[in-house]
This record gives sequence, C-alpha cells and structure tokens, in this order.
Amino acid sequence: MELNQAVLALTALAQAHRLAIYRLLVQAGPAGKMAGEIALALGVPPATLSFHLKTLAHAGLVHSHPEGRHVRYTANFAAMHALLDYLSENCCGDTRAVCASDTQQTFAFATRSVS
Amino acid sequence: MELNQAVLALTALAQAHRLAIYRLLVQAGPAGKMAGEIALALGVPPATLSFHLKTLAHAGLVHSHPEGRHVRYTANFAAMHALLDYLSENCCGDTRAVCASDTQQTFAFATRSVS
DNA sequence: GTGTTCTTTCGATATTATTGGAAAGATGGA
DNA sequence: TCCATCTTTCCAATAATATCGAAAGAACAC
Repeated sequence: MELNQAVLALTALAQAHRLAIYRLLVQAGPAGKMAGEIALALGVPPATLSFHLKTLAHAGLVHSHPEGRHVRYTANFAAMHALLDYLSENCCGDTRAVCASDTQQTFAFATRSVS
Repeated sequence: MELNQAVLALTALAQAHRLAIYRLLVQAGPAGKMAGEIALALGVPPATLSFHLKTLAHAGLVHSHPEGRHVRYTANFAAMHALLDYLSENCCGDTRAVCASDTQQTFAFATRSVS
C-alpha cells in the first residue's frame, strides 16, 4: 500500500457517519446490509447516506452489489487488513521488544500473519 | 473507545503530511524524533509542521516531551492499539470463521491480545 | 402502462481544514 | 547580556468537505 491510498482510506473512515456505516458493515460480515437498512439503522437522509457510501466505496473499503432495486454493501476486509499493515510497517525498526516495552501492551498487530 | 475519539484519531491520520509524520515516529520507536529532525526528513515548513504535530498530539496519537529548546515527539502505541481494536470490534458478529472465508486472509487483528 | 419503492445525482449552502510568512517565546552558548 | 537556534502562535488566503431537499433513474408489482 502506498501513502496516498492509505490517506484515501483513512479520510473515508475519518467522519462520524462513515465510521458508523463501516463498523455496521464490519459487524454484519460478508452478508453486508442494504442501503435502506443502513439508513434505517443510522438515521441518515438518503442523499447524505449515498454521498458517504460513495466515498467509502471509492476508497475501496466497501463493495456494492445491486440486487434488484436494492444495493447491498459489504465491508472489504482485505482493504482494512492492508491499511493496518501499512500503519504498523517497520514498527520500531522491527525490534518488536522495544515496542512492547513502551506500553505494557504489545504492539501486537505487527505480529499478525501477513497475506 | 468511543466513536468521536476514533474519528479524531482517524482524522489526524487522514492527511499525507501527518500520516508520514506518524509513520516516521512509529518506525523511530520509543526514542521518537525531534521536531527539527521530522522537518528535515519530510521537508515541511516549521509553521505547517507545528500545526500537524499539534493535531496529532490533540488526537492522542503522539506525545511531546520538551528537551531544552528541542521537543521530542513519540508515537503513542497504546492509542493506535485502541483504534485498531475499535475498528475490528464485533467483527462479523464475532463468528471469526466467516470473516476468514471472505478474503483468503483472516481478519486477524481480531485475534490480537487485548489490553 | 401506472404507481410504488429504493437509490443516486444535482445543486446550493455552510462549515471546516490546510498553508506558510512573519513575529514571538524560550532555551543555550559565548 | 547578546546572539543564534528551535519551536510555536498569529493571521488571512485558499481549498476541500458535509449537508440534504428536490428531481431523476431503475426495478418490481399489479
């Protein structure tokens, strides 16, 4: 992942409505949710919701699948995975022990299995 | 972590200069870097750099420690950890297998040890 | 076809963020 | 003290983003 793509994804998540939408889709799993279900769950006007969904989709964080006159939105888990890897890249110059000593917590997302 | 705090942190990271600064500090580890070193590494004018460092600090993503006339900035690893946990919270309604089946990759940051 | 439902686009407005020169504050050295 | 250095604040111009009513597009039911 490159910096500009990461900024795009982070910008998409850096807005209360969009973060709420994204989290809703993460929790929904691969089944995702219809645009209308999202609107109902979050109380966002249609035009506003559409604007934010478009932003999330453009950033690659969600996918949309038309189904009749509905549109199903799903979280793109691979994209989130790539973003998290990017944020932790070369953490502490890869001396993991140093990271761990910093905060009682391990900077553990550096230990995730990589694609 | 609550939504507004997460939005604050994501907003702080959603800007090319700030993301570059943050990654530099992550890679520097607990030793961090002086403001001047960051300016030199990234070629950002002093006033602009100060603005962005303040934004990152306000979001809790970095800490600042004055040392004489220099100021050392360090990444706050615990804050990043909390943000990542928030993003993956209740992933797929906690049926991890479903997440994994979505993309060949496990949504593995859900498996991290929690503070 | 006609009407209904779901979603998106249009457009105008309001709000917020970014930028960097110049000046000020604060520290250390001679 | 006086000067050089490091960082922040001030400020105003510029740019980007969020909002949502109204209209349009697209698909289903009858």
